[in-house]
Amino acid sequence: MNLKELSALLNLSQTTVSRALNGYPEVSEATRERVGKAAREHNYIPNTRAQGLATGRTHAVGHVIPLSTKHEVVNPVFTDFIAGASEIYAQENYDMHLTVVPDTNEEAAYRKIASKGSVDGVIVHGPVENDPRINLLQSIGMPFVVHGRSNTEVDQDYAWVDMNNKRAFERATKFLIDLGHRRIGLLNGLESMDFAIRRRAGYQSALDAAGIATDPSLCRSEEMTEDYGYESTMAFCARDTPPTAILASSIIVGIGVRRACSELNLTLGKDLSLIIHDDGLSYFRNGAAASQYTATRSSVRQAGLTCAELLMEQIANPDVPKRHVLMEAELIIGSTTGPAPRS
Amino acid sequence: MNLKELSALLNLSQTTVSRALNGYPEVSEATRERVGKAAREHNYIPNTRAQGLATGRTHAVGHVIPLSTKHEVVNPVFTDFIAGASEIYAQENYDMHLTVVPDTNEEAAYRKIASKGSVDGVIVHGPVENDPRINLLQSIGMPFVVHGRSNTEVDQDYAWVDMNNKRAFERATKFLIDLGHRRIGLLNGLESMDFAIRRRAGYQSALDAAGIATDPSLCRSEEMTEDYGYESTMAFCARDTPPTAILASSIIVGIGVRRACSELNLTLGKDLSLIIHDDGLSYFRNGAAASQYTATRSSVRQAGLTCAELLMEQIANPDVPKRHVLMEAELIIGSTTGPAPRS
DNA sequence: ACAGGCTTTCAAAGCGCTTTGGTGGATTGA
DNA sequence: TCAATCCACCAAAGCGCTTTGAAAGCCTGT
Repeated sequence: MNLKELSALLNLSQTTVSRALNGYPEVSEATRERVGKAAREHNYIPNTRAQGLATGRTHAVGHVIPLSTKHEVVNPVFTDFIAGASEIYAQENYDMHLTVVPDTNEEAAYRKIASKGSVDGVIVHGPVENDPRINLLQSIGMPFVVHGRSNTEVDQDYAWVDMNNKRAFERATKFLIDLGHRRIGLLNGLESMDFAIRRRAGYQSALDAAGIATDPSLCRSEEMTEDYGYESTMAFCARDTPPTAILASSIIVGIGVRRACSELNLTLGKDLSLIIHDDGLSYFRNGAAASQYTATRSSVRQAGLTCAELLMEQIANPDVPKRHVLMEAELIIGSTTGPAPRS
Repeated sequence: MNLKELSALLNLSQTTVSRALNGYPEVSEATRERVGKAAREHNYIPNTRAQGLATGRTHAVGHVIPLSTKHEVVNPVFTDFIAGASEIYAQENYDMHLTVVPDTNEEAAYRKIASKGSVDGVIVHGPVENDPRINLLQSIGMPFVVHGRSNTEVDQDYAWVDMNNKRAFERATKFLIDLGHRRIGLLNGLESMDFAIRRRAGYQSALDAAGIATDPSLCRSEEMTEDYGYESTMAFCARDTPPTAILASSIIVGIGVRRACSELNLTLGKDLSLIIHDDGLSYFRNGAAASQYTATRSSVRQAGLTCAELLMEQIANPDVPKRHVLMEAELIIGSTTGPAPRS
């Protein structure tokens, strides 16, 4: 069922039917209702492509999700992020286009998306230091929102939604220091990523403030897998002077730490303290009642929702000033932290 | 840059340029090259929407991923599935449209997608018993591939890619029985799902073959979260006669089981045996060397890839007979299983 | 009764592409 | 030499929609 057929059926012109359905004023209430009823009855839904061609608006947004080529890994936070964003898209009747791209040629992917003209805007995932995509999109003139930030020159004005990574890790580190810990391991994400850089800065700054020298051999930076948590903990604990506490950049890394501990017969919160960053992944609810991990928590799902909102806003009105949303993480006290054991 | 501009630039008609780019024979090699070069230089990429309108082919496929309304949860296996499928889509130059839909009105979502006409085919995720979507899509005439199966009447001929869930769980259960276990807990996924039904059937059949009566209180069925594994294990172990082995439907559930064990000071593989099903999630590589979990393994990423292949095939040639791919899971022996402790 | 102003409707152009149905000119065969 | 054939190209229609510009019908007020 298309417009032509529907209007023939109603003995009206395509113009009138189209306007009736799109809420234009120059249509009498009587015919508007008649049209609406017929459309519903015949299950008429306008063809998106044609609509897009005619209006120049696609009613779709793109997400390019990077595939870590080194480990052939897709970060599981995307599911929750996307679930959040989808809520908004569903509301606004937008489609979501997904492209999974090896992180080696993301730029080409964005360029392609832009020239294909199949989306009205994009969400930029996983920004790195001085991320070239920001300049690219800006020069192309495609609306975008960054999930995270990039330390590109200050004059770059772009919309972003980020968690206060620095503050979160600063607080977590300080919390451990206050408990008496001096040797604190950091299992960070890949430090090419902006978020990881900020987290490290937070960690650093808390140590500096307490006058503790940082031991570079206690800081690791890797793709945030379970195995990474496990292997690192095993390596740490094999040292003469193992750390008494660990800061893990994701719950998944934390799970690896836990596995190592149980293998080494170390009790978390007693022999070794652990703070994780908790993205609020739906399959890993870090229980509120028996709050298992001490954690800095910030919902990635909420971030997805907010990103989508900002993007919709920008598409609707490109001249509106770019908004920035900085979410603060809560510090949740669980059972994996405790006073530093006496050495 | 669009066709019109490009052809004006080359002093050729749109027809010729279009044909040159699409590899039609009625164009001289010389002009074909000239056109190709110009297209590359000016970064010309045909507008997908216009192309779609003209051809009736959208060069896009849809994935509808169900959001469990009960727990507001999106299954993390989707990231890996989608990473696999994307490989094919990238190859074939297809777009992927994602819709996240509350599992309560999935049918409406499919109907809408179909009438919007924005995709050439869809992948059906998470089939349930007698899944209505299969009939729906068949009657609409939209090409589709099911990830999993549904026990709809036999005459329904549709393409699917599934893991041999029954066989996998039958083997796992038998493996435990052979180790002397008699009380085996089952932490299954939601038994409205087809895969969970088959897994249970496999479990059942192995017990029956060994002449062991099934204890319904040892069988649980829930959304496969970490918490579910934890809570269930705690509950199991609080019984007078706890199970000596557990079968968990995903690695995430298994992680919960492990957490409970470490809390209860039980050693996996000695005090309690555990077999998980391992989808090969990239963030949870179940290490080969120090294979941590005994597991039935089947790569969901590979499944995604195969689904995409079948779908491409079907879109290209709708009359080709529907293909079925049944993947066998490997049984990987890890360190979480051992002989049943003497009671 | 009629100019002027609304309201409601319509025909047709255009979005960027593919495809049908040509056409003009070079090549071939008799 | 002329018709037949083929090659390389083109103009225009059409995909399903929106939107511009115009027109028909209906009130007003004088």
